[in-house]
Amino acid sequence: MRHPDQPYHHGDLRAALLERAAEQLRTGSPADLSLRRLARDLGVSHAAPSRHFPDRRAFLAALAASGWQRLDAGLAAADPGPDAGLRSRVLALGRAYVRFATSESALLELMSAGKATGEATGGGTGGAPHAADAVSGPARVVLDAQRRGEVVPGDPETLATALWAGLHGVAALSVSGALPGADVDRLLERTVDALLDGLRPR
Amino acid sequence: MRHPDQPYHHGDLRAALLERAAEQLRTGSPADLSLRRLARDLGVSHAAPSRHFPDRRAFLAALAASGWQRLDAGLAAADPGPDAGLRSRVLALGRAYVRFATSESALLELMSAGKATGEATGGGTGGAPHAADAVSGPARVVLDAQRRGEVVPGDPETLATALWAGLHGVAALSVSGALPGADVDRLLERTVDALLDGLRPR
DNA sequence: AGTGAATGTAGTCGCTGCCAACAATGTGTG
DNA sequence: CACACATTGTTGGCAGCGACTACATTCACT
Repeated sequence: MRHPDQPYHHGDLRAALLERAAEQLRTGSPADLSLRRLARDLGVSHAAPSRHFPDRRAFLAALAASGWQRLDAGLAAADPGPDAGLRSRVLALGRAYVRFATSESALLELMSAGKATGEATGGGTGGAPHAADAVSGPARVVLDAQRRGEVVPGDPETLATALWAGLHGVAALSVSGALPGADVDRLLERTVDALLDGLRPR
Repeated sequence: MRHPDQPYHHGDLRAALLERAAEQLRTGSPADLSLRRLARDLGVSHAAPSRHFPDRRAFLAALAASGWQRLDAGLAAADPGPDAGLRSRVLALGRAYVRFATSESALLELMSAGKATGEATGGGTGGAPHAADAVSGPARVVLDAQRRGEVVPGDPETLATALWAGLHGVAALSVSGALPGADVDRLLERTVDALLDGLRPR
């Protein structure tokens, strides 16, 4: 059943499975992912994936974790740094998040669902990366801005989470497709304006 | 194979399936839902559900639609009306949303995922209820507040969506369980404060 | 009374995730 | 260098699932 010119061991099947799955998520929902199909695509037997992931849930969790890592990296790369204006800095984060959400909507769905449905965090040191890491972007921004007096005092973590909530909401809405495209950026701008300056007149 | 004292026709199998499924979503993820299992639980053959839903996706879509209806109703019921202060009105909406999100997290996951993964909206009149309906809550609030000059002028729909994005973000984060419970309400308050008064000092 | 639409049943197919038994390869120790 | 053992992959089998087909029962309307 095996191709003779293929080495018996794949090399890094675990990474290959995650990569291929992330690829397929760009054209399908998480429910359509099949371990057997992935194994077939990679030229490996249907039971091979079980050597790297105890079950399907664990595989999806690992996939979600890699998604959080990529989102975190994307946000960090988009951050123009403390010298940019507060508004443009927050906007940059928001645009990076929206870009991720629209280009990897199924992956984001998986990442969010993982949190919602339990996903035994299993204690111990060095847990998997998750939402908390992504909030580090807004956290940096809030801390810098508070230091300059550009943001009201108060627990920076809570304020950063509030900021994150706003950006997350825009990203989530942008995925729905209900917004006519170019309006997404307008919505992002208005949301950031509301978060920074408030909906009430000044 | 049939129980003789059971009537051949169920009466309203479609509604029963949706109800039972919503029940099971309170203790499991959407992926765990099985049409065959639901049919078994309702004492009906495994193919009966297909008379009411062409396939599993359609069933989940109907389930999500019923979720949007319930969320919309919950928000409308929680609205204290235009005479309450703006802040307390928005807070009431937010608390209702968070309550729904935490008590029906799997259903909300399904509702959000449905939007993300396409869910052929199939045009035509009177489409299924969805996110747009839920935004009607914030829309009313923004309109009333603008009329009183308590909210800056501007396209009310966009402002309402910005407000909704903030509330949605808090609800999404509250589901993750990363927040220590009582902190959820604190986060909601801070987020509403940010949305209304802004993070910048006044 | 009779006919066709709705609704439910039984059986089958291919696919899936999971499990157990076995095979090939890598690694470290005598 | 040989040999034991952990790691990684293979084959085969099982039960559950969604989808399809053919058939049965009941309902609604004429």
